[in-house]
Amino acid sequence: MKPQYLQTLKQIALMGGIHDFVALSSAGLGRTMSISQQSASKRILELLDMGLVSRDLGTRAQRLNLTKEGVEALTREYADYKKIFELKDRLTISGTVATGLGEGQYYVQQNEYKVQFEEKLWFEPYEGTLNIKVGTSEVFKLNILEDSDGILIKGFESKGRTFGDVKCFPAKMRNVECAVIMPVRSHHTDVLEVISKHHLRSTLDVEDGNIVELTVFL
Amino acid sequence: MKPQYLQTLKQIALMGGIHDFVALSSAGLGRTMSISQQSASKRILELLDMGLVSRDLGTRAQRLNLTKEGVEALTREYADYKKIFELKDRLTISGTVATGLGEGQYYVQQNEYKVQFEEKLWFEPYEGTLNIKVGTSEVFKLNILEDSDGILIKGFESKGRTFGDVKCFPAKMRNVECAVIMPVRSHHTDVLEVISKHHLRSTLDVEDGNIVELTVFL
DNA sequence: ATTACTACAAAACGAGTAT
DNA sequence: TATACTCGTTTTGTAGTAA
Repeated sequence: MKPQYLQTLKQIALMGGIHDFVALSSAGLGRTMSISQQSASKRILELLDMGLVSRDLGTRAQRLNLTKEGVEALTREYADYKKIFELKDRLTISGTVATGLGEGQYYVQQNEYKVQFEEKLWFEPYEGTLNIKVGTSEVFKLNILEDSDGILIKGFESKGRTFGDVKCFPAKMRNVECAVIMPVRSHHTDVLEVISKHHLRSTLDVEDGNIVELTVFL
Repeated sequence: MKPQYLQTLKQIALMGGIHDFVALSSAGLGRTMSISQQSASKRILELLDMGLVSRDLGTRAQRLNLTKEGVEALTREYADYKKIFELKDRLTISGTVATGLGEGQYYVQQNEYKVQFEEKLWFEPYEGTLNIKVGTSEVFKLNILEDSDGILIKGFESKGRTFGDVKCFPAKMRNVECAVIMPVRSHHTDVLEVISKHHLRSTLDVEDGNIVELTVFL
C-alpha cells in the first residue's frame, strides 16, 4: 500500500469517515493535506478504485465513508504504531530452549547473588537457569537489553575468584514471572539466560528445541 | 511531512531504531518497503537532512537511530491513529452554552418520558435541558449521532398530542454524568440538548456563551 | 458550487555504476 | 561487500478548464 493512499485514508477517517458517510469536498480534503483539489480528487478516485472508501456523490457535495477494507488497512497501520510505542518499554523475544554450559547455573547458586535476587526481584530463584537461543532476526533486541540499565546485581569476590556485576530485567513467559540475567560487561551471544522461582522446564512443560516467547520489561 | 518519509521513519522504528542504533542496510530497508536500494538510500539521506534520524556510518554497515525529532514526528502520527480508533466509540464535541426555545424542557417534563429515562439511563433527569451550540467545524459529529442508534425512548400520545420516539446517548461534561437527547426523526440543527440529574448550569457553573466540552459515548 | 479531465511540470524511482 | 551518484523512466502533482 503506497503511503500517500494511507495518508488520504487516515485523513478521511479523522474527519469522521470511519463512522459514517461524511461530507468532504475534494478541495477541503486537499487543504488539510496540503495538496491541490485536483490531487485530492484523484486520490479519492484511486481509493474508490481500490475499494477502500465508498462514496455517495450528490450534485452539490460528495460524502465519503471508509469500507471494511479501508478500516482494516488503517487498523494494520495502527497496529504497527502500537508495536513501536509499546516496544519502548517492553520487548517480546522469541527463541528456542537450549542447554547451556551450566555457567549461569553456577552463578545463580552463589549465595551473594541469591540474596540480591531475593531483595531486588522479589523472588528467590530456583537453582538453575533456562537458556533461550534467539533467532538471528531478533538478535538486535539483545543489543537493546545490553544497552539498557536493568536492575543491578553487584559483583563480589569469593574464594579468590571475581564475580562481576550482573543486571537483570523482569520478564514473563506465558504469564509465569521470571527475569533475564546478563553480565554487565556484555559478552555478545545469542543466548538469553532466564531465572524464576519455579523450575521453568517443568512449569512451562518445555524441553530443548521448543519455541518459546519471552516478554521483557525495560 | 511527506507520507513516504513517515513510512520510512516508521519502518526504521519498527526495526528497533526507536530504542537505539540498529544495523540496517539500505538494501534491507528497501526490501521491507518494496522499494529499491537506491531509493531507500535516498530516503535515509533525506531523513538525516531533516534531522529525524542519526547515523553511525561504518565501512561495513550503517546503523540508524531516530532522533528526538523523529520520535516526535512518529508520536504525532500515532496520536492521529489513537484519535481515529478512540473516536469509534467516543465523541468529544465542544460548543457554547445557549438558551433554547424551551422545547426540550417541555418534553423532558412529560411523565411518560421521565419514567423511561429513569429506567434506561439510571437517573431521574432534572427538569430542564442544557443546550449546546456546536461550531460549524464539528457539526459532522452531530451527523454521526443522528446516524447512530443510541438508547431508544419510546414515543406516546397524550392529550391528543403525539410525542415521537427519542434517543439518547450517555455523556459526560467535566466528569458530570449526563446524556444527550435527540428526536429519532432527525431535525438537523447545530444544537445538542443535554439532560442530567443535576442542574447543569449551577453544577458546572456555566452560563450562556461559555465554551464547554462534552464527551458522548456511542 | 461542485468533481474531474487533459496536458504539462515536478518529484520519485531505479538501472547502471563509481567509490 | 557497502553507500550513493547520474540520468533516463515512471509516477505523482497541478493549472486550466469542462461538465
